[in-house]
Amino acid sequence: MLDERKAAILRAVVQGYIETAQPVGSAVIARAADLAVSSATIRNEMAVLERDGYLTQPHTSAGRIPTDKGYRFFVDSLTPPGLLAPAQKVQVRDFFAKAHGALEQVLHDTSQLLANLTHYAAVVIAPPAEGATVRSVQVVGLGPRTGLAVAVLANGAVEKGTIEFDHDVGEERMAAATAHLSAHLAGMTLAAGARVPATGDADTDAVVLAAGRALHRDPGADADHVYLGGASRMAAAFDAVDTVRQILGVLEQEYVVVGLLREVLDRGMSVSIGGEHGDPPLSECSVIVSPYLVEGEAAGTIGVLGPTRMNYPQAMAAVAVVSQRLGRRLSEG
Amino acid sequence: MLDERKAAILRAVVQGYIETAQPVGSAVIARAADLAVSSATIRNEMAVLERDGYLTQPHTSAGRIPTDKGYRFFVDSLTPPGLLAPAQKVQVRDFFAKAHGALEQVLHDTSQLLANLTHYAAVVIAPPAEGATVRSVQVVGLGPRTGLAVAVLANGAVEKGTIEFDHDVGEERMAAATAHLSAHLAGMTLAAGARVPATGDADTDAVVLAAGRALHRDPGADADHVYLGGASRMAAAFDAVDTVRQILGVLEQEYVVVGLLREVLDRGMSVSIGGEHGDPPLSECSVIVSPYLVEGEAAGTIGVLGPTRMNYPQAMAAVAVVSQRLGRRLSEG
DNA sequence: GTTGGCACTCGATGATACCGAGTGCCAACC
DNA sequence: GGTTGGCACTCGGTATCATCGAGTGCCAAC
Repeated sequence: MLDERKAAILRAVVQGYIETAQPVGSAVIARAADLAVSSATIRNEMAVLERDGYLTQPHTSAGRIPTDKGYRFFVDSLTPPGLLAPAQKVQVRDFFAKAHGALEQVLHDTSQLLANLTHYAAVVIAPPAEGATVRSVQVVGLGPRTGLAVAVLANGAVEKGTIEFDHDVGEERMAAATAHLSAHLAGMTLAAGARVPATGDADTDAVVLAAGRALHRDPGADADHVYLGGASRMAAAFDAVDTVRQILGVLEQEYVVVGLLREVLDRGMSVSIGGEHGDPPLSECSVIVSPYLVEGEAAGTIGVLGPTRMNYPQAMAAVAVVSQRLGRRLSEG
Repeated sequence: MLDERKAAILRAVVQGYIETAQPVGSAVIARAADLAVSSATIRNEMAVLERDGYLTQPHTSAGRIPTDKGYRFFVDSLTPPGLLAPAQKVQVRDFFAKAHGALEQVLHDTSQLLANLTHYAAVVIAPPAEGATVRSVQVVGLGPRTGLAVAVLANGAVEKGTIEFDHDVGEERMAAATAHLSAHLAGMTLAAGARVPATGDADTDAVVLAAGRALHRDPGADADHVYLGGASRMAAAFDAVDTVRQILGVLEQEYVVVGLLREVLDRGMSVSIGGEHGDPPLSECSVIVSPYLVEGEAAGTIGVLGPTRMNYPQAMAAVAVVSQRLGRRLSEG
């Protein structure tokens, strides 16, 4: 464990580096931090912090920058979750006051909001369809052998899936299937679609079955809906153009992002720093995640992805507030 | 007009610059192009091309690079639309053979396909909802005073909009509104939603009216659905990190992209080079657009956005092929 | 344990020279 | 007159070198 003075110095280095993106020297700390000690003492302490793996030097005779371990200590020592600037609080409040529209729209806009608040990339993962009960199901014919199954869930989500038939199906069959599905699925989850009893009419049953399959995704399948906002912010955070390219490439693959957030949460973390998550191209990035609760249950996840030297207190506050308000907004229907 | 030799030299410079991203000198052209002339002659011609605004020099004693006007000539002289590599043809064919699923999914995946084919950013704009007839409408209650109107269109699109009521509305009213809307909207466009006759029951009419409003967007409003694929490709095309940031920032604002494509098409162009379109941050980019036809009518637009020194023949071929196959795919329903 | 002092390191900055790709021009040539 | 080899010239890129200064590590003194 670090004694109080080392901790203060470490915090000062992290804070300084977050602000300036420049290595922090002992003199700056002696001046800024209100430890009444000289720069020489700071130097001695910093040498120890480096030996213990909290700090590193880009080269001899430069200041120190935090290692992942240093950031980790910094983040863990932030017990009060940090506060949002008043203007930002207002921004969040206004946003959720006006956040009407379908689930999709709300989640999309939320990702933008979070990106704007933090100036980093933001991710919002929709609540899984399994959790919500069905309010309405419908089978609609499109072409002679194709149809569309549409379900509206209680949380405002609209799930859809195409159906292909091997022979023509008339409107009456679709209507029959719609009625049958409505009767048996309303109030249940989509997973019940596979267990709808037979009607007795083989053609109708085929439609019902196909619709059930089209709407239901396996819980394991990563068909989660993901909303990514502010990816371009990553370009501002790094100055090596191919770092930017790599990160953006990763962000474009939704399943990687989803996997990343899920993995971080599985480890019970809310902040993952640099190499703590596995992805090599993201080793210069940190992730802040939080589940949001809808009616008391963890529904989806929101997160922020930024450079390791991101402004943790501010970003953590933003994530906390937005996840809380989003959960509340989705709970009230 | 340019004489044949100047044209050949100009084409060679464009081609060389596209391949190497380096200024092209007279010696390279004398060697590569099969004009049986010396580099001195090429130099003389290039001086004229520069005076006429087709070429420019980054600095004295460097080779020439094309101006926008030079690219324009190059593109206009490509009368045969260019061919896709066989492997890519197969890729497109396979893609559309497997492209099932709802409209949304198809369009999203198409943008990815186009980005992969060209290695640039790709945009797909969905057919406007006004054009398609309604196959099914439904009003679903979510909370005590909120509901969701969902319409399935003949082209496979699903339009949705939230409804807010100022007092509680029971399930029966929703059902009545659904039945009424279904009866009067099926086979019509969503615009007809505003002209559905009254039922006689005031509460039901309120729901009907609200649903109509929720589903119908004004043709002028830029509520078009946009799918953007491969934005990270832009990071590979430029080496100035803040150019990348600016371009990505623009791409994130959907309405700018939509406006850009629309403007280009309005001018009757299919290729817009550098400064030809108005956006200053995109002055180092070119855009290739093409409408796609569904049942003979222009429905939506697809496009590719790349650096001005993009591979025009290849990208134009990709856009042409994909727009054609996408139109065909959407026509067959 | 702390501190001022000091030698040392090493990246950043700037000046200088050099190289070479490429040009423009010109006189000669067909 | 168009074409060409020759040649002086330009100028960005690269390498070399010296300098500067921020910052360190260490040590002797407090």
